[in-house]
Amino acid sequence: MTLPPSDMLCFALYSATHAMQSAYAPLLAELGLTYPQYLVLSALWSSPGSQSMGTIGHILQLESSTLTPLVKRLEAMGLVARHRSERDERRVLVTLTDAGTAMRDRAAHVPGCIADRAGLSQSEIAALRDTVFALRDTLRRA
Amino acid sequence: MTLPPSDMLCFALYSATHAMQSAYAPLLAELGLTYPQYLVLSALWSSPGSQSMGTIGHILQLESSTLTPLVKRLEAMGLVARHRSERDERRVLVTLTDAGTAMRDRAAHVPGCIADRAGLSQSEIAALRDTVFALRDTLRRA
DNA sequence: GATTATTAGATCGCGCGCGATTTTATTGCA
DNA sequence: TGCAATAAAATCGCGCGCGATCTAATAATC
Repeated sequence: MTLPPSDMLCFALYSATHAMQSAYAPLLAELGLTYPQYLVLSALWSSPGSQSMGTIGHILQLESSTLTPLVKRLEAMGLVARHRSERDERRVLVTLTDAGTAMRDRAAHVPGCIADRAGLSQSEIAALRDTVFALRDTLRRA
Repeated sequence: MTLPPSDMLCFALYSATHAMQSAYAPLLAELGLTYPQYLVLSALWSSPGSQSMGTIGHILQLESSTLTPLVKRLEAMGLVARHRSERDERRVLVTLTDAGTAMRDRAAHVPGCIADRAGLSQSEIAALRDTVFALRDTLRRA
């Protein structure tokens, strides 16, 4: 029961993810961002105030071993600030700087550019997104 | 026009791909393989004889900078052999060793295990796979 | 209140994954 | 034939992404 890559759902997801990141790359490169960095900023833009490393990791499903250096790079770029929570000294809270907040407007055109390239209607995109999220959650739970 | 990750199709693909690799990881680890290594072997198992680095890269949509070290690791494990084409000395042909061929049987249970965990019917899997491949190809072409 | 268990991040090692560049071989063209 | 253009792999640098491990802080248990 061995299949060629062209028949494998996992490979479809794998190569589509890379194609998607290739589509984002030139747009984000103009802003000096990588795709994972853009995801972290998207999480921060979506909720007011600061968020802990743990919360961001939960949203993006990334381990601290991935997230810590990623956020440190954003900090080095001056887009976010990191500081210890006073209520719980274990937690590190991440806050957008002014430059990080301003980046939201500078990146505002990106989702539209990608949607155009995907060649799908809004409802098709939403349906596919929900199906893929459901598969992800089933795999994570099982 | 900024969305939270939970509303982004790209993030659905991104996190589902990682969830899929997490599902494969323990099964492949028993065989001493990583997921990309398994993909290369799947490509080789699906076609008799040897295949060039370029052909494998085309099938898996990977650059030579990714594929060369990956295949060298498979060679170091004794699963494949690499040799220059005689007709065209630029080409490197990759051939399964006996151990590489035998790995196909040892990994035969893997696709079924993943399909079970995905919780989708065969037709649902096929439909999603084709939709995702179509999206990928649109993104690559645009 | 002291000891143990749990939790949050950080660190380390390793394998991708790619863009940019380099090397070597083949092809095209005058 | 000779020389530029193209093509195939390999190499290098950098940023993920994770499992395993470590450290420090809080929570739980006695």
